[in-house]
Amino acid sequence: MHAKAEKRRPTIYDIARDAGVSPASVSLVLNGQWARQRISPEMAERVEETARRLGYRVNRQARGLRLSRSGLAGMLIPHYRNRFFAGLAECFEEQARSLGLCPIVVSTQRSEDTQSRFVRTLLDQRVEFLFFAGMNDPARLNLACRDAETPCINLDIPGREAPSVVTNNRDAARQLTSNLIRQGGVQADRLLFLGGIEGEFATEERILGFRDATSEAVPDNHADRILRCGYSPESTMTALTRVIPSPETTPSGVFVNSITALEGLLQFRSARPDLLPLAVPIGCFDWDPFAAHLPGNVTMMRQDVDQMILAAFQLLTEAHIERNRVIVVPAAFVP
Amino acid sequence: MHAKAEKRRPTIYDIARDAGVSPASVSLVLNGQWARQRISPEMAERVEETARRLGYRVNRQARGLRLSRSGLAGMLIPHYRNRFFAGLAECFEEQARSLGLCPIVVSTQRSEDTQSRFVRTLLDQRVEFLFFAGMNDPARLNLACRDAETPCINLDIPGREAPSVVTNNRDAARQLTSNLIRQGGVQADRLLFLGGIEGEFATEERILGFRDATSEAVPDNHADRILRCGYSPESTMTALTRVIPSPETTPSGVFVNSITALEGLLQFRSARPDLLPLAVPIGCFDWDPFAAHLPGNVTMMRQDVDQMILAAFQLLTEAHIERNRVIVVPAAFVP
DNA sequence: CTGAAAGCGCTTACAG
DNA sequence: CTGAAAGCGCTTACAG
Repeated sequence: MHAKAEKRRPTIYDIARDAGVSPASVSLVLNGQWARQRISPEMAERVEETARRLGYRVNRQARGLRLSRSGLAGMLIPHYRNRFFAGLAECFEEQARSLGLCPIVVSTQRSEDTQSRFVRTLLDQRVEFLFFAGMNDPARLNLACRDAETPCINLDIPGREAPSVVTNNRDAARQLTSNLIRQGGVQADRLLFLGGIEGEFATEERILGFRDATSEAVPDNHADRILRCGYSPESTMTALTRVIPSPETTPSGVFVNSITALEGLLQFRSARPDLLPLAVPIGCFDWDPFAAHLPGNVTMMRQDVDQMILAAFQLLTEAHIERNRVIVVPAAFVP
Repeated sequence: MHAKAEKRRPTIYDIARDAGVSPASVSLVLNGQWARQRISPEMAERVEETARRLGYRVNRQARGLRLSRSGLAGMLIPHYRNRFFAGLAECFEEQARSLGLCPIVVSTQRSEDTQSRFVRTLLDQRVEFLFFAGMNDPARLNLACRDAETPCINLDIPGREAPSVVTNNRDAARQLTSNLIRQGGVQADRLLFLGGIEGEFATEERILGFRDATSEAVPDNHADRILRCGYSPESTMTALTRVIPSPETTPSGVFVNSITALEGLLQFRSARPDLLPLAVPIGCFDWDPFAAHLPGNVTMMRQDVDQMILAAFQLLTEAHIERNRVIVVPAAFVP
């Protein structure tokens, strides 16, 4: 019969009245501050008991307003659909949780608009810090954080305006490429580089590493084919159709810049096994558990998400970080 | 020389002073309420301009406290490492965003402790509603929400204490199994069901569908082998080693209950192609873009994450939902 | 050892 | 058309 739908949740005032003490004391007790030369153990116990009985839960908005501290930690990623970003998200959540913070991960689907809207929203929520993973041009976001006096770190793609944590793209790409060359019979000047975006940090670094390896094997090599055909399977498929029109143009090995590009490559290979036989070795700068079971010869480079997140949290604790500090984390070769 | 590190962010009081109006008017203007028979357009413009100039950003904690409305929408999922949960997370974010809410997705790694801690934290943040996706026993979480008068919906696994959205597991499993049987030469009584957990909703439903199909094909079939060996590749590997010791025990087809179990199956197949040849057809109740490119004969059942999320948001808008209302969304067969 | 009071930044019913 | 005031729920320096 208590038709009152609006039964307010209990506050410290309710506890105070019920336990016969002041709201201030309730606050102290509930925050475990009572031992600090205040409040008798009996009263503390009474307050605790009353809080339990009433089912009290702190209002974090009120606490956050008072302390100007939200207990929220944010990270932006492009999406969750590959193991790299999924791994970053999960490690981030674990670390944030271990610091007593509530993690907020949001995917932006690479939309600039969504990116800046979320950054503003999260800053308005007074998040304690923000990580930007895989954001193509993080400078604007970094500056928004500086305005709000909120620390931020870039992951995977560095920015001038905040410290960054990246993978050793160039070295790892060279290693992956060398392995492609080493696989008997591969001619370094007939290798193909596939995927990524012109001017994008990781793509360009990896192309440097790719060329390090090819020009080491074939000093006067100028015949390498670089296809920055983006990240979607479809565009990869299209690019391959254009660049491998006949068996004479079949590459001796393919460096694939992302797992999505690998998807496109596989589609092409299924459709045209005559142009891209199973024997052609593939080196993928990304990792996926299924790729290991694919037919043919696939090796992978796996980025170390744990170390990257750890390094980012580490950076956060340092008192004065130079804005353009960059930490490089090595990736692992997966045969 | 403005060494003052503590340069407070501007508030509506700063704007009020600067624009020569009252804080109340500033609030009205900034919330677009001014047209509502109040405040002159000139003043509104002046306030807007001042806010821009000062770089004003609302403090959402204060607003949330005042309105007891956080603008936050939460979802719990076990992890991000497969396309199903990744897809749910992304659809959820998109829908929440389109409603002007800030999505908070957290992964719990199937830890009960993490689950309840997060639910409490999010309720303490006064999230507007909560989705529980893939939580094995959501009843406790649902009750916590009811206590806090916060709406919630279960996804993928239903619960008695809140409305739910699930896949047509039984029908879809029957369809997937029938297809396995149809693939020339498969004997229904030598099929194997692999993965999942005893007593878990989706697993048991799918087993029912699996048996629907096998007993239809072989009416007096009692020889089916059901292996609820969990979700990890390792445990799947172990189970297979035990149940397929010799070529005579090779199944005529395998129903795989999750993408992680498929991973384990592939490991086994790589290690022992004599016991599990490529020819044995596989039906996987989960979807992954790479699985389509695996060698052998793999079909998949893809859950419709968009429809599931849409249905869940739809449920939220209904005034009086019965607690145990369940919406069933069909999955799509991927040949 | 404990309480009264101020204040975090916002919104809205109310009075003018 | 506009402002003064109360209040959301909490914390903490201060006075006793």
